[in-house]
Amino acid sequence: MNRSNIKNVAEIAQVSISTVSRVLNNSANVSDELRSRVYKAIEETKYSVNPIASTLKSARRNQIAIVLPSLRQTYYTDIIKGLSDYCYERQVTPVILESGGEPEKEQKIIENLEKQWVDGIVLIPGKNAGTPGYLEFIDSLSQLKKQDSRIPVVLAECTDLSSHLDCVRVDYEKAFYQMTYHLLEIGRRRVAYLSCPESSSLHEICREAYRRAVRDYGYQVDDALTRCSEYTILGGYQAMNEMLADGLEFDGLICVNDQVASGALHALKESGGRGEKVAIVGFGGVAMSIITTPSITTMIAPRYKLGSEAARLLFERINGASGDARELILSSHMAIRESTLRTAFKRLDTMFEE
Amino acid sequence: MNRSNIKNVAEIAQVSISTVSRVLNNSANVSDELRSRVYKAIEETKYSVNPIASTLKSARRNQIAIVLPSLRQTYYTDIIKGLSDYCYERQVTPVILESGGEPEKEQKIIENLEKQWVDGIVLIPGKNAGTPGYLEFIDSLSQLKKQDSRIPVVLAECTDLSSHLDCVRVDYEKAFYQMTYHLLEIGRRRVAYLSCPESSSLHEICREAYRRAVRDYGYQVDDALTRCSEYTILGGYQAMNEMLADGLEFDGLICVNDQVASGALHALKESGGRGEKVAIVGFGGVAMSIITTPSITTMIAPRYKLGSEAARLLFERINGASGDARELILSSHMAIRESTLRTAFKRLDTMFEE
DNA sequence: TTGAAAGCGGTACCAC
DNA sequence: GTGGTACCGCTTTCAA
Repeated sequence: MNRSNIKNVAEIAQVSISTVSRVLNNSANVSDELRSRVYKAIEETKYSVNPIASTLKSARRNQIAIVLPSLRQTYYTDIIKGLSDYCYERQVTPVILESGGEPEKEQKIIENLEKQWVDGIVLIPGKNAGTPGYLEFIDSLSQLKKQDSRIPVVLAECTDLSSHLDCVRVDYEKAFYQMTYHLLEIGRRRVAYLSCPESSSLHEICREAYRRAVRDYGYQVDDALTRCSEYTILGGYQAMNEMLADGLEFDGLICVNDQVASGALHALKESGGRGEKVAIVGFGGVAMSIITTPSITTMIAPRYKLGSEAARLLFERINGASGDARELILSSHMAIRESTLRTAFKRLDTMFEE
Repeated sequence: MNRSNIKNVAEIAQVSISTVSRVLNNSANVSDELRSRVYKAIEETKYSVNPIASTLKSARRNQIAIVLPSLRQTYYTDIIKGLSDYCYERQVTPVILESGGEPEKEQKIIENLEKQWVDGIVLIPGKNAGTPGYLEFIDSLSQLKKQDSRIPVVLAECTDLSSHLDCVRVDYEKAFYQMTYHLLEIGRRRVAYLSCPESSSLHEICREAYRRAVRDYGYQVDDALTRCSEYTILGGYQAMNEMLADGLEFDGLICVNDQVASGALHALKESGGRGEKVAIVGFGGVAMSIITTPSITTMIAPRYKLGSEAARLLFERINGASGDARELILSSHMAIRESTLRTAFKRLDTMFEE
């Protein structure tokens, strides 16, 4: 790899390095004569600026990191799309790091990132968000931020209970309230709730909304009907099997996400026809929830926007914005499908409106 | 952001910059005395090397790019996992770029990447891989490589018909032969084939294998039973609806991937019970194919390995390996599920063995 | 074993 | 308008 450099170009164009630099940066003060000579030389040598050298002075890497549990969920990849698009428009490279949802790995990744001098980090925390240890970790991020010696961090899909970092999330309270309410509205009396791991901060938030809806509707909350699960298909499947083994009775089910909902549905179907007796609502709005049988009613989360807004907040910090941590809460909306309607198939292509 | 630099550390440790650099790079020739002073100063100033500055000289970015159609398919994200893991172990940052499968966008991305001075590129081409224009493009990549002025490129999930670039792919010939053969073995006589867009090089390769299997089994190939589709659920759904509208008769179906298979299955079910009459085989082995009803028999592709091998080949090139383009062909294996078995449900957790 | 100093490829300030 | 040059932070000769 023998790249030409600015000196090269300058020699060929018979101008100074400064002039080449000016041309490259579209500075006004260059005569047409020299400008065209420079362009010619650039062409000739197939020159392109060395991005490493040009950012050396500014100490900006023009690179941010996105730390998230897994790339294997379209819920996340949609967030990434929003983030990436925002970045590309601003000539910033987003680098994706998978944490597996493990807090230790997350921490390692972030420590490493500091050594990488990335300009900023968007963190989508994994399953332990919400534990005391985690809060401490988050806190350390924010404290260091205040010391003005570390990298700006924005949280996505998570509440920063210590409120030191900017965060962007869905209005879970409203979503889970509506999900529950919808089931009650269609006549279900015993709504169960498949939640995420207890250690996640979402667990409490969503459960509270669920309970509130049940009570508002005039029913008693039965805590036996809440069960925790991993965020995956398999998690939902296993948790539902446990619920069935425990002999729980319920005719409605809300799930922490669509994967869990699909897994649970599968378990219900296996158990002999109960899949049709339990009305299910998922959360997220990923494509998979459309092709299950029955298709699953879900709350469509503004995934793309979650990503772009997270990026926006981060860029503001990177560009020096100070001030209190902000919390951005976005709404989701319900797509009613077969799992809560006992009607015929809906055409698949009309269901992709999201 | 006020980071300390090597000069800082040197002053505090009362040594020269060179010495600090030696310590940082674990050079042997430093006395314990100075070494510990340096460590102490590093600690004190929370110093970490500026990765931009340190690579300026070598012109290595320690960054490669992965260009792929979309992040929204776990098939691809699994490949990425293999790639990323390989990269991280070697302190190289993989950057992911989504092309949307559009050749123009791919080309733009790659041109841009050259300006970014990434060390290498893994390209998973989109739908037009295989067209003459595309071959020209690929060729330009490889020719320039020869001129020793461009970036090494490795193709994944694609055959380089001009054989100038390294590539890694599944043994599609074998896979699609087996898929077809499996259906014939279980007694199906008219096997249809839902292929990818015609412009992709896979189209021909897989179709040929399909035809060969049909002929080997002693049946006639009916070209009316081949239909092209986008790689998505919706694509499979629409293509199947067309096939049904055209009044085609078939009792078996192989699909270019699991998404297409799920979409097609959905369309068959909508059309009134035919879902149970047509035996379906997908390709890929993504989780979704397990939770459809029926679950879909599929070829499990070595996605992770595809990624890590692509990375391996690329790194070899980056490190100066010369020689002819290599083609690495990996095997896949079949997971037989309900769609080609007319038996009871299989337990979901036993199906995650992949 | 150590330090001085010349780059790496740019940017940006300063003089002309 | 233009060119000279002192950085940016680090690596790597080369002498001492």
